[in-house]
Amino acid sequence: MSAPALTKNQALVFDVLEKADGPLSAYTILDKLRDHGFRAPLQVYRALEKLLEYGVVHRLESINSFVACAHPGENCHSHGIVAFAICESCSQVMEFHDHEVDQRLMDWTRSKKFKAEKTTIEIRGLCEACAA
Amino acid sequence: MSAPALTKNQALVFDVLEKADGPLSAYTILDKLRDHGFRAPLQVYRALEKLLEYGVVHRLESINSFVACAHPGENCHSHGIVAFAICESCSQVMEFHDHEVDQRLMDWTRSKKFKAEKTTIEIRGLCEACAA
DNA sequence: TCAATTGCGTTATGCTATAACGTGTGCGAT
DNA sequence: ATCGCACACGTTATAGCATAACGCAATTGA
Repeated sequence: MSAPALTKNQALVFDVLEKADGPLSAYTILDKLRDHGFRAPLQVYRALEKLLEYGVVHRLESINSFVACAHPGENCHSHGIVAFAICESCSQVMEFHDHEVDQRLMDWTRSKKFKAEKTTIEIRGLCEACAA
Repeated sequence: MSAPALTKNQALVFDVLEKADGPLSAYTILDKLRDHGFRAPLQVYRALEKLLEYGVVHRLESINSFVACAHPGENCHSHGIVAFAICESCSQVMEFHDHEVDQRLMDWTRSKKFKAEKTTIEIRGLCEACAA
């Protein structure tokens, strides 16, 4: 599932996300790309679908937004579960990985014979700067 | 933050969620309560807001749905982080708590001086029965 | 009694996401 | 070569999720 060359639309969407300093909603991305010919949400969603598949973009379920992966060049899917800390004030996102957490969750799923497909870990709160 | 007596609408919404065998969207709840006089989404959302606050209902961020807490009578907020395993086939939800996971995430947030307000852990996949 | 709070009902609106249709392009198999 | 297939793309329409803003009624406590 590594990333092949991106199509034009995929590259445009990825570029917007990479240059953004925080997560963006699909419609925000759409607005930013109107000058590049984007007219409809599907253009964004279809690109996002692929970018998510390639592991270069993450979806933040709790805020219906998307963010470029913090590991440019690498395939994030190989890092285990991805966790996010999302500042509700400045909307900065920190991405991290904790193998111990992965292990505990995998232990649980194995004990329940639950076949995990996609795991979401999102911590919402205030970053150091905003909490002060 | 323990639960005071529920108002009529809150009780109706909670009842629907408790009797359901899986998570429900706000609009599904609305449909189930039309016979009881519910007409608008806000009636559901306002009740849900309180039920979430009281800790007797959980919101599943990844599927925009709501589910009654698996610990009737107790205050779920005192159990630490709540995690969910959601079967994408039969939509059964398993709720669990893992102190070790809590600890690891808290260690991370403390090390980053991130003030966590609300943490989401949701595992989507197939339950034992559906994976067979 | 007055003010503040809380719940409720209604209308309208905004945000998020996908269905369904059709077009064009590249590419391998026959 | 051309047929068939897969895939990206564009467009319109619609479905699904959530809240803003208004007003009213009941409760409570100073």
